[in-house]
Amino acid sequence: MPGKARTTKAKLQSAAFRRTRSDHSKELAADYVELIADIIDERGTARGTDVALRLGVANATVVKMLKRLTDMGLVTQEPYRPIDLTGEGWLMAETGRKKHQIVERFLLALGVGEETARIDSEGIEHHVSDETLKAMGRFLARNSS
Amino acid sequence: MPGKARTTKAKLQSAAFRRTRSDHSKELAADYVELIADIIDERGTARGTDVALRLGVANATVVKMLKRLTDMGLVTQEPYRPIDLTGEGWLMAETGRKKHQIVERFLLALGVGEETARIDSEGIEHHVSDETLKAMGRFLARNSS
DNA sequence: ATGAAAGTTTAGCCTCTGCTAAATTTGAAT
DNA sequence: ATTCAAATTTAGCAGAGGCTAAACTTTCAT
Ligand SMILES: [Mn+2]
Ligand SMILES: [Mn+2]
Ligand SMILES: [Mn+2]
Ligand SMILES: [Mn+2]
Repeated sequence: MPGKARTTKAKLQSAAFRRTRSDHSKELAADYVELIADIIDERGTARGTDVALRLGVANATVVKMLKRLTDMGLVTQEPYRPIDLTGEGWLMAETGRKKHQIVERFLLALGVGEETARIDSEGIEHHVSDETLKAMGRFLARNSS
Repeated sequence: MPGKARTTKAKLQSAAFRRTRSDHSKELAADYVELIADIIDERGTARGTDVALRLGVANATVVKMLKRLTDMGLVTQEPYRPIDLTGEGWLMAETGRKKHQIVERFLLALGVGEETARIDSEGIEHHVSDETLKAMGRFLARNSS
């Protein structure tokens, strides 16, 4: 392969890896706000303990992350009080929920079992571009009972 | 929701998040090994610079990671020399390539454009369970020209 | 054969995301 | 009102995965 083509290939490939790293840097915030929104809708308020239990991490980990989310303008909280989302947080949660739902329902429609669809969609959702999400939506429209 | 059901829900959900975290901890090794195999097949030998250029990271980052991969028994190298894979490394690369190919071809068959399929598959591949991979394979068998 | 370019390594720094153990605050039952 | 359990926070630690700058080795052209 000549030198020019080699460079082009490297550029194309590195773009994909960069996108994946970028997806990962946004992933945790998305999962936290979506989870907090779910807990608030289910139980009225969200406590740190609920979040830790559902994520499968330690309380202290949640405390530290909530601080970061507060700095990002997604979460509000007073010391020793339950957590709430900002307007921006609710927006992000709603976007995340819609995307997550499409990915999970798509896997189900593809013939995957419920547990697997639930588990796989939790990771896949963060790497699905708008274009792919639309393709999944079309598939659902064609193949939904 | 009664207390028992609440605990059950937390267990189910935390299992999904744990799986995603576990997927991420294996992801980088898989990408490195697959990439090194590709470069060796294309160019005869793989140098650190090639890897860094295609991943879009600094040389020093690659050096450090190669040390870890060597400790994991996936890579062999002598100082200032090109990189090679161990038998285990080649096996992992082959498994990864097959999976990656199925995911990328699946996205194409779903109607996604080439560039998007290339980019999205780079992240999605690591979160696809065997069951989902099989479902994608069935879809390809049904919908391939 | 030697000097410059290309590639590799080291050193030192950073952030993110996890953990445990100990301290603190809140809330509820007695 | 007191006490005690649950929840929260703080403090301190660790490893993964990035970076730049400087030092070192190899390769290649003259
Ligand atoms: Mn997720
Ligand atoms: Mn791959
Ligand atoms: Mn990948
Ligand atoms: Mn991922």
